[in-house]
Amino acid sequence: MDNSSQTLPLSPPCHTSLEESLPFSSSPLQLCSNGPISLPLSPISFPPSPTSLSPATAESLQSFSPLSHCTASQYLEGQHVDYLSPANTADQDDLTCLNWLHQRGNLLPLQPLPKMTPLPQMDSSAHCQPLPASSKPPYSFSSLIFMAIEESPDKRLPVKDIYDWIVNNFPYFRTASGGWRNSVRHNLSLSKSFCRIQRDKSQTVGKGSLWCVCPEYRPALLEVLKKTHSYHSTSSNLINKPTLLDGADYGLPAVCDSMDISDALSETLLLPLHSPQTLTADNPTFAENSACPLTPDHEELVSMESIDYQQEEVIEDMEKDPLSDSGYIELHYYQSQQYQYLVLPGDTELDLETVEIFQLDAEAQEAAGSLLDLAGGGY
DNA sequence: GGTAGATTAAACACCC
DNA sequence: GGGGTGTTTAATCTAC
Repeated sequence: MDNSSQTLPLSPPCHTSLEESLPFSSSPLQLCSNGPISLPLSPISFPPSPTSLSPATAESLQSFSPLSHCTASQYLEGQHVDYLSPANTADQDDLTCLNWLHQRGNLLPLQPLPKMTPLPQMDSSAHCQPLPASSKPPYSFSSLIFMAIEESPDKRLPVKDIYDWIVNNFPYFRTASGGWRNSVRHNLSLSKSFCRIQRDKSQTVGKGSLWCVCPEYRPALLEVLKKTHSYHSTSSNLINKPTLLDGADYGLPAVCDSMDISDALSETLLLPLHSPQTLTADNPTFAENSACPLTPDHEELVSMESIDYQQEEVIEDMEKDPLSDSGYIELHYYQSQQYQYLVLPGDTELDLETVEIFQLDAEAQEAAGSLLDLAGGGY
């Protein structure tokens, strides 16, 4: 049996004093029970594992949502959803379909909800096999450049910073010969996906130009990245970094804003662990200003049912997720009937004690729609 | 086997 | 002049 996923029920009912303050607090899940939905999902924020944070950062992350911690073991002691039946594998080739990540077999079916089965025990020592630093990332240079630029606050980087990002995120390149830098430059010059911006003449620091992602090519780059991840990832080791899918700061609409999610009750998000960005009512559109860090406002949050988590029950996975080195975490959640589910890939280094799940008010939901569209690749 | 894309290497020019 | 950057070309590899 493939045990690469765990599914956690995120809600039902919100057990929080904040419940009444939210627009859909009575039963947010009903939003998706019928017909079109503007955003039937509750964005999830995954603060970094405390082990990967400075104490101050970890403390600050813990502090903003005292009610919303969602841990797993309490649930795992009882029930979980087995999504791993072959029958649950989506048979979709359409890249605009949200199922693109579900084809890997470790993800959830859209619906209906599979039966609950006990989560098998696992050997905690068997997971989290680090990818050797000598392993070359599965991503093309274009994807690496794309990720580097997308993670930058201004969505533009000098080539040197692109080097640095790659080195920092992919240990392989620390020891690789210098030829890859040539390849990076080669890609930047040759690929239409990237465009050069002259530095401000008044800027005395730095050399060369700034590089950014051409907005019209961003969807294609995203798709390549998804495909690469989908192909190589069999389960996720949840680690580090940035959100690629949070919409670019191009002053343009989100590239994937046309996806119809009305019949897709599951989503996949790539979210950062080290610098969580969470939609709030005050800051509903970090896609519009991704350079602005968003501090989740717990006043806007509704806690989910809290469940303990036993790390030993994290499921072993035989293959390391390339995303773990890319700095992305992969989340999947969906809802069916009155329950929401979070699917955590197995082999995770994510400290589930810190998982926080948010439900947003209507405005934030709407804003999150573009994020989810991006995540779903619907364009 | 053909093709396209990606990778790698190299050469060269430009600029600070 | 040295080093970083940007461009171009060519060879090779790989996937489809």
